[in-house]
Amino acid sequence: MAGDTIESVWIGSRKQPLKSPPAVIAATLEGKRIVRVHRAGKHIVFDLEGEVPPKQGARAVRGQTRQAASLQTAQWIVHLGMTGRMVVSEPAAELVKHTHLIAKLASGRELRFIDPRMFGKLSVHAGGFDPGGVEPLEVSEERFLELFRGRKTPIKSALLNQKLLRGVGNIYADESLFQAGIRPQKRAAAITRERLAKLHRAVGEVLREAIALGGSSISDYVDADGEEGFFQLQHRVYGREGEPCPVCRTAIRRVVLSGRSSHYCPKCQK
DNA sequence: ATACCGACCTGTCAGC
DNA sequence: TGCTGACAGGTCGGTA
Repeated sequence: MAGDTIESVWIGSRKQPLKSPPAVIAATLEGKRIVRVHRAGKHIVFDLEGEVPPKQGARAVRGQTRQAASLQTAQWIVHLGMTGRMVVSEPAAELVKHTHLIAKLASGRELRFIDPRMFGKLSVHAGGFDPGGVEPLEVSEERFLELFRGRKTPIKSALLNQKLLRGVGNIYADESLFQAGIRPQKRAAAITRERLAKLHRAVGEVLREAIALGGSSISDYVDADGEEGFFQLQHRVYGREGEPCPVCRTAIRRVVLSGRSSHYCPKCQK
């Protein structure tokens, strides 16, 4: 995407996936060059740059000298929610149901946002978007330990709290806790430093392995090229209730914790 | 401040 | 075949 320019934007009639008004999103994206696409937690971030339009707002202030061709920057933030997909398509590609936004690019390609359940979110920012929390792949062990200090909440809930650690979702929380040998229900504050240090390493290992395999395609997930991931084949506990633990063959259990299914091995995880 | 719980949506699948 | 209910990669706001 980097280097391509958004020429025009079509937005569907459903408003649910939008955090910013559709007209604002369209106006912010159109004519902008995509400088960089990166990720912050679960958010996809498009750094945009464009010329300041010649006529801004309803009225130009009389007598004010306009800056010559200054650059305007903005950020487009995309959160895929549960079933969101951002895919690069040829214009001729079939228009699938639940397509909510199409951005036509100067290269002739299209960037499409598809989301059946509409839990995804699109927004635009002038810049300085703050996703909150720390990156699990960058945080030091010391800072990681601090995140959970004194928290009485179950460790699973703390892992899912995006204000603490950003980017860990239900699958990766369960898989990391299995790898670290910690029960999801265990109170965060009651976990030893050594065990939390192990969790720190486990989160990193699980995420790196998942990323290397292209993510977990359970029903909807595909990457920007429409390719499915394969990490779902490596899930040790997630979605495996009743199946034998890969380590000790004990049946995997499922409990509901703060509204989310949590899977664990009752023997390996204490 | 903190912690559950329903709400937000559509789709799929198991069970009857 | 078709109905119903449970469940699904997430987050938010209300209530206790």
